[in-house]
Formats: sequence, C-alpha cells, structure tokens
Amino acid sequence: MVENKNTVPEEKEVKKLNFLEQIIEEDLKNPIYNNTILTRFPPEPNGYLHIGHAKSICLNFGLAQKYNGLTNLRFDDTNPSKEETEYVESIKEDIHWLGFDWGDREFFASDYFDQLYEWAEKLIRDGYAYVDDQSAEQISKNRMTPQEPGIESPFRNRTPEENLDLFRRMKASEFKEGERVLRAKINMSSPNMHMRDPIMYRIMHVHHHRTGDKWCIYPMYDYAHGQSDYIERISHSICTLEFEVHRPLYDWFLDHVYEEGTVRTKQREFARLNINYTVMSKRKLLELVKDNHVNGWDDPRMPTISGLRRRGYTPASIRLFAEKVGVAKRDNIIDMGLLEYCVREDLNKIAPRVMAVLDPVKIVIDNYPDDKAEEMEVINNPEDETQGSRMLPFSKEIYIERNDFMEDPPKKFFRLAPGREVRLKGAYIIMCNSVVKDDEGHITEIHCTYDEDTRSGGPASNRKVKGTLHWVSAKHAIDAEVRLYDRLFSDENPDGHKDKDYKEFINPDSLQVLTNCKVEPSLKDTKPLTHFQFQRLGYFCTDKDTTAEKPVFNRTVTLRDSWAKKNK
RNA sequence: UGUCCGAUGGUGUAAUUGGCAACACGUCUGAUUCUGGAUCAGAAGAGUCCAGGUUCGAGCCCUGGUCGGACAACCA
Repeated sequence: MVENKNTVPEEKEVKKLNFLEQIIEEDLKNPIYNNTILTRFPPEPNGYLHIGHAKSICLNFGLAQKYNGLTNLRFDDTNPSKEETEYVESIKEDIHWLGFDWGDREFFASDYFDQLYEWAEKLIRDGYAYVDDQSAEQISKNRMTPQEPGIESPFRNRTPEENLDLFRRMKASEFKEGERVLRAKINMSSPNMHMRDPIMYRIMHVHHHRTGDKWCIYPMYDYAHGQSDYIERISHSICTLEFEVHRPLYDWFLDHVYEEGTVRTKQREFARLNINYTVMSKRKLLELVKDNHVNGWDDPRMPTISGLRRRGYTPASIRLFAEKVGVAKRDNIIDMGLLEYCVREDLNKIAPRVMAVLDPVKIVIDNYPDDKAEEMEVINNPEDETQGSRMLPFSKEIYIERNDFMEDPPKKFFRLAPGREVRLKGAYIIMCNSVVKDDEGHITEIHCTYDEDTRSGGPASNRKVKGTLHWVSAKHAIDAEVRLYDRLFSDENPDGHKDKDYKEFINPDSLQVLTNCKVEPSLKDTKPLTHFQFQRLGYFCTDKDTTAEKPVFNRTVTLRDSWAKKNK
C-alpha cells in the first residue's frame, strides 16, 4: 500500500476532513445523493443571531458550497407565542452580511402546517398517535425519571376513530389551551425520555406571524423539524449536540413518512461554540438586553452578529474564525484571543491608517514658525499600496498621547522624555526640552525643538531614533468621542458556576467612553461601519451614533502590544 | 442509580482509518521596521484520561474504570 513512496509528492495540501465531511463523502458514494447535498440553517425567529449561529451558518453554507449543493434558510416558527417578524428581518440581514445567500430558498416551518397536519392524521389512523386529555402536569409526572419507566396514559388506547375525531375538534377550536394534546405512541418505558410518547401538537389560541388565525394547534419541534427537513429533501440536517438524544425520535417520525427512493435526511450533531469571558445563549443575551446591562442587541460588547458588526468586526473575520475553530463533538471553550486574531488579520490588510490621539497632551515646537503649517503626505496603508496616500496637516502645536511621554522613563522606554528624541510619524524628529505643569503637578505642555532636515523624505530622514509617535496638529484636529470596550464578564466561564449566577460576573468596566479625543481632519464625515487603524492604537470603526459635530468611534480591538505585555 | 455522547501541548483542531503525534492561536527568542503593528527566522511545550488486553506495532481495536457533557417544557 505504500509502494509508490518514492514517487514523491509535490507537497499538495493535505486535506484534513472534519467528521461531517467524512460522513458526507461516505454518503456521496451512494448514487441516490446524485453527487450533491442540501443543507439548511433553521433559526427560530425569537432573538438575534450570535457568533455561535455564525459558526453554524458557515458550516451549513460552507459544506453545501464544498459539496456542490445548496442551503435552505428555514425559519422554525412553530411557537407563535415567542416569535416575531422583527427577528426574521434581523436574521436575514445578518446572514447576508456574513456573506451567504440562499437565493429564493427561503422557507418557514409554517409553510408546512397543512402537510404536517395530514401526516399527523395518518399517524393517528395507523395507530401511532393518540389524543391525551391529561394535564401538562400529569403528563410530565407520568413520564417519570430516566431511571424508572413512565406510566402510560389512561387515554393511550383510544381507537383511531376516536382519536381522529378528537384531533379534528382540537383543530376546530373546540377546546381550550392545555385541555388536550396529540401524542406519538412510542414507548413509555424507553430509557430515552424523548421516546416516552412525545407531544406532537398542542393547542394555542395565538395569532401566528404568518398563518394568522388559521391554526389553533401547533406542532412541536421534534415533529415539525424533521418532517420539514424531509419535505425539503434536506440531505444533511446538522445541529448542535443537545439534539443528539432527539435523534431516535427524529428517525422514528421519519420512518412513518419516508418514501422509498428518496433521500433520507440524516441528522448529525456537532459541539456548539463557546467563547471565554462571554455567554452564548439566546436566553441570557436577551436578559442582558432586557435588564439594561448592555445597550441593546447590537451593543458592541455583545457576541451577537449585530454587536460584532457594530464593534467593527468584518464578515471575513468571522468566517475566518468559524474556519479556525473547526468542528467536532467535544465540549470546547475558545479563547477570545482567537477571535481578536481573526479581525486583526483581516483589518490589517484593509483598514487605512489614520492619526488619532485618545488622551491628548500638547506639544509646542519652540523653533517652528508660529503660523506656519505644512501638509505631510502619508501612506494610507503600508500593507496595500493601492490605498494610496493623503495629506496630513502639521503645525507648531500638536497633540500626542499622554502615555507616550514620561518624565522619568525606565531604560527600555522608546518614547518621548526630557532630553530624548522621537520621530513624529510622517513628519519630523523632535527633542524634548522642558515640561510645563499646573499647580497640581499635572503636565500641561511639553516643549520640544524639531530638526528641519529630518522631515520624512528629507536629507536627514533616515536618522535612527528609537521611537515613532502618532500625533495630530492641534489647530487642525477635530474632537471625537471614542468608546473602548473590554470583556463583558470578568470570569472566564461566567455560566460555568453551579452556585453563582452568570450576572454576578458582569464586568463593571466593560465600557469606557473617552470624550476628549483629537483626530485628524480627514475623519470628519466618516460613515458608520467604516474601519480604520488608529496608528499604534488599534482598529476602530465609526459608530452609528456619529454626528457631524462629534464623530464617534468604537475600538474594535487593540493592536498587539508587546510593550504593554512586557510591563504587566 | 438509567440512556446517549465525549476525552490528544495553555486553547482549538488533525493524524493517510493500526506504522513511533501535526497545524493554527497563544508563549518565548532573534532579525527587520518612520506603527513596541505587520513581516521573516527559530524555540519551548503533549507521548494522546487511567488500568489491562489484542498485535511485530495502539491516539486509533477490545474490556473495565475515571472524569466531563447532554436528556425528565404543551421551548427550539
């Protein structure tokens, strides 16, 4: 089997398949698949999508792309009491923004209510389903616990005729909510609780966002989901691990409607995404929003798609992240650092560099003419020449970052200090001569001199100095607000504590608003969602709160900072 | 105490399906740099949860444990 070892490989990329790809490739050997697959992304429209959904979206659309197939978007709208059209719009927006398109393959589980109902009648006629008159509490109680068998309902052995009659009357609105349900007749002593005569239909006198008041009985997830998959002829129904226990039930329902010669939908499960220092359940995210711990679903601290977008994440960065985290079946907690790596990776290539000083301190260049002003040509992005250059005004008074100056610096400090020189990026080398302080001892002004020959591109411009600072001309700068974000939780795994509520770990300092920032004039009228690198600081993104009078920027992520790291 | 699933460097994912553990992130060096960024070069770090067994050979197979997760909504 290793015969042609010495034919030697032209180092072709080793394709390592994840377990889903292996299953698919195995399946595809069967001609019934016709060499193609059909996946689906099935959100319930009861909340906003988060990065965990992004993983699933990338997986489902990605797999389909890879194997010559398509992906359906199907809203799992079987519980009208929790679902709203507002959510379906946001979900569609987020998927498109991520870069995926389902064309006209947009469906709703509610599209299939008629078919589902017919199949339910068939199950009743065949003796596989019955109407139960017990209360919710009784049903639940009689299911008992996983280690002891359940108790059969006294209504379990009604005749198909009686069941059919009752079921039709349920549909005809003759009963109140909770009075009756339709149950599958499977096995009350199965060790798998989902097989203990699961409920198929319940009565809900609730208006549905799409079917209006047509129905007062609605199918449960287990019944609706699998059958919807089959109706759409989904080949691979990929979901998260918690549904693994549902699989026998999924298959049981499918057995009762399956037609020979058709593709039989296969459900397979993968481990959901977890990221440290955040939470990833819709319920908890909703709670953070409702209790005002954050400012809405798109708060830049939220792991929602809309939050990440507002924070300044790009679709490509999230897709890269989804690829990097991989897919498997073991529990995982991904390091937030990986997500950050992914944005930096993308933004480094595309974000123009600009000058912004977040915590300004004034520098006066004593030997620079009082009313002189120059325009310095600076490169927009050293990683991408096609982004060209722009002009940046320079004058006698400039601002630099307060922490770029130290009166009494440690040996490895490469920035400005008395008697030291630094380069002002794109301009001159300056030397610090003196410092002016107020009564309290706070530095109010730093006096420097510049060397005219060191202007970028000038005769002495390649003189070596240790540090290069970003800066902004005082009289040309515009004021801006900058919002800095930190992790939302102070604990690595906020909902991993049995005795403590995750909310106890909310980081009180996750948002810091700086209102006294100075940015270069080119940033005057930027549109929300524009990405920049604030030179030496990090990647920033114009916020939707920005106005002509006061631009607002969100910090997406800092630059890697080996200096800060060293000083920890 | 029931059933199902899982266990590989700090984190995540691989290992041609039995051939002496690889990739990415992170970490640490060094080079380079008008961003303490980026880039480039290199290093450290696991012997695969444990114990047996099969085999010339086990991360992959078998047995028994241990630990972790999921499951007892008229939620999805």
